[in-house]
Amino acid sequence: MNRLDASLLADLPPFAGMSRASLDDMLARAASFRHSKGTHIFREGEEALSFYLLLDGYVRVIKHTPVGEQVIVRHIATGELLGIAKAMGRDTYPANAIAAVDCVLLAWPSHTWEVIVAAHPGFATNTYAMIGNRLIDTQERVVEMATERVAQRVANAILNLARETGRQTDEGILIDFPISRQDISEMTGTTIHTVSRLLSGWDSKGWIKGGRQKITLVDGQKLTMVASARD
Amino acid sequence: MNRLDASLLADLPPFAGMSRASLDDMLARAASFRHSKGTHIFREGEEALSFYLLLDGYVRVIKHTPVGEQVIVRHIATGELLGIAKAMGRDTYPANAIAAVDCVLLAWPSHTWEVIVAAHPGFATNTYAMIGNRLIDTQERVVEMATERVAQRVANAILNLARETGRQTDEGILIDFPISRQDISEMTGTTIHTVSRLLSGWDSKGWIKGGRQKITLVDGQKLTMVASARD
DNA sequence: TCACAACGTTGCGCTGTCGCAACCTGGAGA
DNA sequence: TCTCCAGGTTGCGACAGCGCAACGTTGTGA
Repeated sequence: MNRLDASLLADLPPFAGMSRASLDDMLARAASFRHSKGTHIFREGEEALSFYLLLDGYVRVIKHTPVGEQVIVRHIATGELLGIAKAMGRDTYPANAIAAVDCVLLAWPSHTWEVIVAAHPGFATNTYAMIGNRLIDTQERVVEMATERVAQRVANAILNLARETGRQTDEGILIDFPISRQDISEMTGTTIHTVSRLLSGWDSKGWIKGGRQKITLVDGQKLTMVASARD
Repeated sequence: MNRLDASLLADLPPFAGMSRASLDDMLARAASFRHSKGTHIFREGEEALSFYLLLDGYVRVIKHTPVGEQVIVRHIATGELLGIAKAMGRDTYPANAIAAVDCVLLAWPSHTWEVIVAAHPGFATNTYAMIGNRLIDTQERVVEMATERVAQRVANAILNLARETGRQTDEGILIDFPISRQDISEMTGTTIHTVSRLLSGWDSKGWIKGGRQKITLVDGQKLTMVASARD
């Protein structure tokens, strides 16, 4: 029932190196869904019935602490996989996934994971490599949290977002989805207030351009200096 | 040339569910090594020529920051794999591995990874599941670093070490390898001084028993309370 | 168009943690 | 046995960042 063409997938990293026939087969097994902004795609602890490819939009992966705080563990950009619990030998999702904007997803039933992996070894390899990369990213983030101060972490978060999802505008590189001060604080382990103070400061220096749920990176050089400042 | 028997591997998680013949085959492909305390097993950025199984001992995985600080990313206990860069689609090691005590390791050449995975799908599945678990652990650690204070993180670190590697003694659960205050500080993103202050405090309350490169958990209950204290 | 709610800003006092410095202490090697 | 030194302890002053509180601003839905 899909009106989707295999060429849609061909250029995405998870499907790199796969034959047209393979892509067609994978597409035939998938169903597409829409999730409107703010809705849960899956929840932590829930049985992992599907794994997903984000065809369009932006997704936040969030974990909650026992006392109710929340931390943004990662962002998923267009073309990435999410919810691949089966690939990690789990049958529940380890975190929550929330659409940061209206999203379009492809979903495969988790119970087809073994079949798909067997039929498409290239896809399996790509997926495992992606999990490895996420592990390394996350370890890097632990190092960052352990050794850097708040200003550096916030600067890094903005630089990463701009690099991964930035869209060039006439003012600079705009982070291409709604992102609040609170989101930044939940990514960097600080408070809204401190983020606000930092961004105001950088804004008045002309290094960034703030706005309601909007950040434009104007002077990446300067921010990079903040991010790597020894003190 | 190995005097090692397949029964050595049979009970280890990475080899769970594998046939005796498979274990023999894997063992035949491996070489065993010793690393004395404090020596590098591999270094960050180095070409990943081998992947390892830790047969005996204890290994620290460490990352360095550009300014020379170091962070202990994880501990590897007896029976776990390490250096499996190939499983993550990499050909260099992403971190340093250092023997925390004298260690015995099995090593497989990385270029045999594909052959081994093809021949022993159970091993592959176990390995990918382990990487998934490490990813989830590491994400949990990011959440911890983002939301908890130093005392809670240090308490958690000690509880985890005691659980994973503790040996029951008449005083309590002894962490079974040399661990300094500095090590704890590098695990929790704080300073030696703060760790020392905390441990002294808990020692004088009788919750733990400190010593030179030695920590014994006496009252896990109390430490758990510290770890989860809202404030 | 208006009102409300979500988002953002800013001031101020407090404190957890750091950084430095000085000083113990126990074990290994000469 | 003595010496040396890595590891550990403790006091004190400094300050980054938090928590609270009050207020401004922007967009959305009735």
